[in-house]
Amino acid sequence: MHVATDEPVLLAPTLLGGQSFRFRAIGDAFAGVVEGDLWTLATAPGGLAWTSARRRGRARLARYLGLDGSYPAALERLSQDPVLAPVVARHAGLRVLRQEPWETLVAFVTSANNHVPRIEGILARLAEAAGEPRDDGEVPYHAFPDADAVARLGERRLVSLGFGYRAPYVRATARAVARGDCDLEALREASCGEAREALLALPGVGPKVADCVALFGLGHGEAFPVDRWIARAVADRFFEAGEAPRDLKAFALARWGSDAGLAQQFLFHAARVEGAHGRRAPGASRLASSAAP
DNA sequence: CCACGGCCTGATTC
DNA sequence: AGAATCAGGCCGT
Repeated sequence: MHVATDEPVLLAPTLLGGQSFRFRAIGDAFAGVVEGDLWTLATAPGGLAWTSARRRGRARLARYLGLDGSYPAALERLSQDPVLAPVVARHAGLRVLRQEPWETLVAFVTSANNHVPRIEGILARLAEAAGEPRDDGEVPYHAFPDADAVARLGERRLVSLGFGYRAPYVRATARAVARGDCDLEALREASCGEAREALLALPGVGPKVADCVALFGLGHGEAFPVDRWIARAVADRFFEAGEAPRDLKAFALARWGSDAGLAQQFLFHAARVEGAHGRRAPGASRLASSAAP
């Protein structure tokens, strides 16, 4: 199937850049499980080529990637920022995904003090252990397990899947969501601040994780997750040494408003591939050295 | 309110 | 080779 779009879409940094953890590159295409179905995506002339067993896949894909026509205007607004403009120009097509809230919540509780490749492995094993098996194409796969299924696994099993010391957090959070103590769907309609506060009440969810869930899972575009990369990128790009404010979220909201989340994604991606301050990003040397015998 | 140490785990680094 | 270091933080003190 094919979806036409004249909007820029950069699949690789969008799907593999640390927002979602269940996509992998297969040649020039990307395969991943979204909303319980296996998808393959690739850039194609005039748009995207995609496959999925799901009916009405085009609409779901458009929603997931945010192909609603609003992106060019957002790029235009961010490009008014003289500091951000060159970053936006270099990576136009990088998008904020609209993922399922529950999966996003588990993923980012898992992300705390952790590496992306390890997060991917943990979530893959979780899906295999507790997610509904599917076999509607060439390769079988597993849907992401719902909160009840995760809670049922138990703490020890979660540890064995690799969650480590986060296992009790994941289980307690799963229980809270499964019982309805935390209604994630309702938080989509709530304000970003209300959503953030509700998420912060969950074990294993601090400020950074709450903002990631608000942004990537609940569609709150003003959420501005501050991690060490963003803290350094903002300090380096927008302030003289030692003059960065304590509250970077307030800075971001004042500067970019409801585009703060997208701005964050550009800054994060730029920091990782370009390195902050012109320094090489970790991984650059690894790739170089691993090429040698 | 704020600063600080500890933490599963495993890939990478030294 | 075997020991540190580090990773998109969070929690408890």
